[in-house]
Amino acid sequence: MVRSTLADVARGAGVSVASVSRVLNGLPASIATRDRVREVAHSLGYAPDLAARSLKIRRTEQISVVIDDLANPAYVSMMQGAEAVLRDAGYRIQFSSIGSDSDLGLGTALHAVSRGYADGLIICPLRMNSELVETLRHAPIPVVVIGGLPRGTAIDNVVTDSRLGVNLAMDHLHQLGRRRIAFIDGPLGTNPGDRRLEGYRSAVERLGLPDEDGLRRLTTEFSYAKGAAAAADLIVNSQFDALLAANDMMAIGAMHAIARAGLRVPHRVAVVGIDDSEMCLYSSPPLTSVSLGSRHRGKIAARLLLRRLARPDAPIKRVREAPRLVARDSTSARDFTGADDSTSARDSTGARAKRRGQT
Amino acid sequence: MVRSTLADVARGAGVSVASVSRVLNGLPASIATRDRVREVAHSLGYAPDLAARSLKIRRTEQISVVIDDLANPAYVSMMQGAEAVLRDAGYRIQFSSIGSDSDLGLGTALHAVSRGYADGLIICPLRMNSELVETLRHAPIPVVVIGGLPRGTAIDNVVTDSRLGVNLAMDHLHQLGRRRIAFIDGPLGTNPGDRRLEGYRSAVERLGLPDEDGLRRLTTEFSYAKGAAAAADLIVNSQFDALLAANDMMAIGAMHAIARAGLRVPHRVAVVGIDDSEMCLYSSPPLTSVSLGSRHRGKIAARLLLRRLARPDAPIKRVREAPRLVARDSTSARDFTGADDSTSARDSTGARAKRRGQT
DNA sequence: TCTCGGTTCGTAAACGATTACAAGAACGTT
DNA sequence: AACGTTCTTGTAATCGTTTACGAACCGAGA
Repeated sequence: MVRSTLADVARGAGVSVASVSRVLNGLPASIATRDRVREVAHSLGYAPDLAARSLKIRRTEQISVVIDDLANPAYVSMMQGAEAVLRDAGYRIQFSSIGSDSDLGLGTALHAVSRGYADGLIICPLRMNSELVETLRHAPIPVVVIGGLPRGTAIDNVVTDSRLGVNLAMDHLHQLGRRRIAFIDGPLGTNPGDRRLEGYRSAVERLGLPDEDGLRRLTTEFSYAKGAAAAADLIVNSQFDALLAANDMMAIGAMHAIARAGLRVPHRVAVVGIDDSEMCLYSSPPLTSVSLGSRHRGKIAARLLLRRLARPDAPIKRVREAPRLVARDSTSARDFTGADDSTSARDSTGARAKRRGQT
Repeated sequence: MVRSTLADVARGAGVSVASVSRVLNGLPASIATRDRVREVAHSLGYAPDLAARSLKIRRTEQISVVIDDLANPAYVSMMQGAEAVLRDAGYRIQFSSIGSDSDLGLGTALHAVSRGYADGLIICPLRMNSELVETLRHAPIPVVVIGGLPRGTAIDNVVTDSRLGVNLAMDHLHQLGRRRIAFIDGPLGTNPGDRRLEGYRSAVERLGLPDEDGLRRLTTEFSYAKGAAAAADLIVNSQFDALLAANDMMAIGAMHAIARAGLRVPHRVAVVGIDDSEMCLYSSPPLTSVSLGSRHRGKIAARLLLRRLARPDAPIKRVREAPRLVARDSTSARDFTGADDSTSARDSTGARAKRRGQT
């Protein structure tokens, strides 16, 4: 099917292209031409060429959304949130995941953006370095970042307080009587990796918890497998009655490793994840997690972008999304009698199992 | 930062716009102009206006990918697969999820496509009706469908044999000695819903299994919650020693409902899902599932589209992706001693638990 | 009938790139 | 020195819209 143009419609309706354009854009025209043009346009299956339109109106009506990794449900949620808002505002979404091929992906994605196929950009980078900040600052289109930025950077962004989130989790565990709280982090040098470690450190200090290297593990990826491996390692080399992982996938991996080692969750080890993704409901036991409002952050980012598109000189805005602990069975309080020597992860399950009757 | 145009570069380099364009597109030019133009272009931060370029070269270098629902991991996998291939081929991805707001979403998505902002379309519709087929057949750009099409439809597509997939699952359960196999389907009228029910029916007949309405449940959504609710209902009203759900989310919901009812998986009820999404690894027990190669289908779809873009008159092609059973613990054979009256789902767990020692 | 707001419409100039064409430059050959 | 080739370059047309501008038209008031 060959595409017809304004000129075709104009010829068919016996009017000028200007009239056709006006009718199709809802500008005033006589009833007669209006109906005639619409009829012909419809019968010809006319659809405007968006490239030509964009060229003329100086807008693409597209927003570019760049996330790191589609495999991470937190990013998917952000996309969902952003998409809903942007679509309602009449924008299409141009999507890229910059994936693990860090440089290549990011480079092309941003280079491409600066080549002007989008009116705005929403980006949630795993790693935020000064080079990236510069690139974004000089982008020819409005940019909204989901995630932290150096103080004073003139870019709208929406942040969540990962540090606080981690502290909420630690408080929760602490209130449940857990004292030896292990922590599995993702790679340092990434935004979440760094912030979450800071949070853990501050909570350990604030709550007077044991501060041992042996309770901390760094992994190279925020993945199920890395979480499981780190937990397995912790079980062999350390003693802990609770475990916090830097995201839900790692937490669930850790829960499985713990279960495989014959330890029960939450009785013996309470587990908390971060992101409150849907998988928390699906795991067993359901995973307690810190919600960072991914979907909502996606929405807010989209709204910030729309705001800036409408008022390019509006003051720079940073929106905070407060973290929130969502308690589920993986930290349920029942069956835990408090921290003592027998909570060593090396214990056999037998002793703990017997004790269950007491509560 | 204001965008500069070809003319700006031309002025700066003291040459014509044609020369600039040629240099930037790698066409032959003298060393001197080449260097000069590149230098100026770089210092001006020149980037071509893609709208203007598209208008002239009659290509947008964008592919539209339309899926139903980002919340479904199977779709996300498809996107990942497609994205990888398309990006390597130099295309950007314009993404829309048509979501649950069926008509609205689909309508706008497709209408938008026909408005020519993409060179091709990959679509994986949940429901395929004749109206949609017509729309796609008359699309002004090449289309690839992921999913079934009416026989003889002149559209490239990649299909998987859901029916066969269900039969693989049923064979697997049958070989494990399960006889009363319950089935939880998604909504009829959807492609997967219909195909999977057909598969179940044919397997029941082929294997001589009990064919009872009470063993089948239809839900309104392929979701965790619906799966759980349907399973809870089955447990109360029916007796079964195995359960097949139309996708992994439903299967995991069902597993949880089963666990809540005090029945053990797989000992008492073996559970199988469909899609082999990552969550199968994360559930406990890990879920046996039928892989339909979502990611691979995404890749194939992208390749089919690239092929057609290269050769618009190539013969219509339909690629099949074979389903494959991935056995995990939710159907592990140990502990099951065969179907007999005591396998009623109404049994208390006690009897079954005692029996475990025998194997 | 003439004039005067107000509509309605067509002409034509953009928007920023690509590219056919022809002209000019450079060079080798005879 | 004249000619033919090959390279390099600029001019200008073009892609399909949108929209400023002014012409034509219409009915009403004088």
